[in-house]
Amino acid sequence: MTPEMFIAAKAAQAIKALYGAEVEASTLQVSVTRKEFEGDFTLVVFPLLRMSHSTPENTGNAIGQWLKDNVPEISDFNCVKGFLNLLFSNVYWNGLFKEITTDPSFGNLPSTGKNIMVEFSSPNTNKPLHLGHIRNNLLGDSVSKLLKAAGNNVIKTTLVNDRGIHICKSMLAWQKVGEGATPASSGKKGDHLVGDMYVAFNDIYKKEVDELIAGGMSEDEAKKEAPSLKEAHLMLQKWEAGDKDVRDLWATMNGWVFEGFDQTYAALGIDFDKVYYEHDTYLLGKELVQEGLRKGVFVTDPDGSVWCDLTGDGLDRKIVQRSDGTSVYITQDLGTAEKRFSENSLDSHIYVVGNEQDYHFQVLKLILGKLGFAWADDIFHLSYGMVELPEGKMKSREGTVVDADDLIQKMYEEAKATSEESGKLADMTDEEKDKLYHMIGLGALKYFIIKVDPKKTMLFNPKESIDFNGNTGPFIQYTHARIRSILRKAQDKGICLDAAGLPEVALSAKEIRLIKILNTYPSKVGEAAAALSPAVIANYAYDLAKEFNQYYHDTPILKEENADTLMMRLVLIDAISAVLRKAMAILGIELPERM
RNA sequence: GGUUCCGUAGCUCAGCUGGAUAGAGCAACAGAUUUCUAAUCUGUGGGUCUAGGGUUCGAAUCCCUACGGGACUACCA
Repeated sequence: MTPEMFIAAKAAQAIKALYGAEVEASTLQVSVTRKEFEGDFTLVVFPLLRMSHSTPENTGNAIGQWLKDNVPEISDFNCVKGFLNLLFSNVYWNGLFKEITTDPSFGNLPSTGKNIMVEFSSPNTNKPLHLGHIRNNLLGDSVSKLLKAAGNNVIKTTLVNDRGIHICKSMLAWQKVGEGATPASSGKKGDHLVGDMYVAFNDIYKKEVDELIAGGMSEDEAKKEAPSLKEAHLMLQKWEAGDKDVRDLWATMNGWVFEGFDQTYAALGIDFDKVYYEHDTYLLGKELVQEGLRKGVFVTDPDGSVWCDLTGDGLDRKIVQRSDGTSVYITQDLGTAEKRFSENSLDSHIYVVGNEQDYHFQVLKLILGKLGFAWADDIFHLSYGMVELPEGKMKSREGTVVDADDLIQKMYEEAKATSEESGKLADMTDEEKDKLYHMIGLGALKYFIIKVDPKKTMLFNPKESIDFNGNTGPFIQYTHARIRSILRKAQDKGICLDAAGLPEVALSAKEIRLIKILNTYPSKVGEAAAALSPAVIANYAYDLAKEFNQYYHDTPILKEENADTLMMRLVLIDAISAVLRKAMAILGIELPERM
């Protein structure tokens, strides 16, 4: 039971004893006392005035007095305006401290038994990953970990967009201007090589369009008539017909891309439980179109195209099948969702996709509901904001796209430079250093992105490197390294941590604050999971680390002469380091032993 | 036209299931190392929480309107 719940329950008893009124404890408002006031927890008394028929001060004082007299854990109180501040006794804090430090599964929420699928990343195979994808990947990965910590079974998945006209464009350009280059021959990472081919196609295409316009054609017509585009369409038809040469090239070039992606995923520390490929799923959903027609959910237009009328829901008409009988993007999404729910007995399915697709998911959910699937309510679009540069959106045409591999490398270099400057790691092997720089650089990058509320558009300034001071990943990593250093020294002195055997000791105000913050960790996990917001965990970890650093600054730990107090402090900081590790693990950030 | 998200310090962001005097970091300035890691800590300055109305004992938080910014509304994916 949390202290808040404890107080609420006791306060309900007080109200019954004093005013004869029955109050549901869960309706009482109890919060941590603001630090300007004296107290541990605060009961808001305003809502109770209709029972006491008295002033806020009198009501607060009466309840406070009753609690002090009848609840041994509550040692004192004061009432400011309508806020009843309650102080817990040292015995109480010792008890809570022991509960936290002796529970090996502290922070892991009880199992919900629910199966949740999280789809994220879902890359195109014609472009290397950039900063926007990094936000997607980090969010998806950390939300998965968060939901797991909150007691769910999580299946991480991705849908690789590996077919379609855009892939044919890259293939065509490779045939025309690629000169047989392979990742091995060119020394380029596969995804970058194919990305270059996609850019090359657009150059060719643009040149052709310009020439056609110069020859007197209208722009719209020129865009349709450019020979390279026609060739790409022809190639797509061949692909769909299963033409061996086209399929072979497609498989080869996709192989290069996947190899490149795998490297980036590995560098980010991200993996998936199930990978779906669009070439396997793009035909799904056609039966659902027929089913929708039978049920009268969809209608056929004179030209044969199939639509769903959503005007009654305040939206537009949505096409679900083209007049030539082929399916559109949403059709396969309908089919894929149906397949996933029926195959995995899912309780919930979360799509981590940028907010430019808000409309799409609104439509998807509506249509699934209209088709009669009860689980339509169990799909969630975790819609995140764009990552913008100071001058606005990233534009490949203007060369402002921040490449994922470059950025990861840059962060590594920054971490290396900062570490070398400090000169603390002279005795480490090169291998250890390399691992550490990667940990710090990646920690800075991940934290920078995850600490922002997912739904907000966020800004990244490539000219200013991501900070290592203040509210950052390395700050928390550094805090952890400091704690571990003390614990190592304690161990060298032959001290064994013994949380269970710790007798009652006097706790300082700072120590009580730290225990309070530690104690809120499980509820933060629950809160963050409910909101699908790892940012909540990031900010929690920062608060805890900051509080520790203040404590560290003015409280000597190893110099403490009283053996019990020394032990209490070691157990306390050990618990802090453990919670920091758990919290940061949810964000996919590792914490070093030293740095 | 419709749908939807956002607007808090010079900058980047917390706080938003209503509670006390709206918080951090960065940047600026002033300090703290014979001491467990200075990637740290302490202090100073910095605010019409876009605006206006409403609900309430109480609103940055909830509701309405306006303004400003973004995204979507393709027989693209």
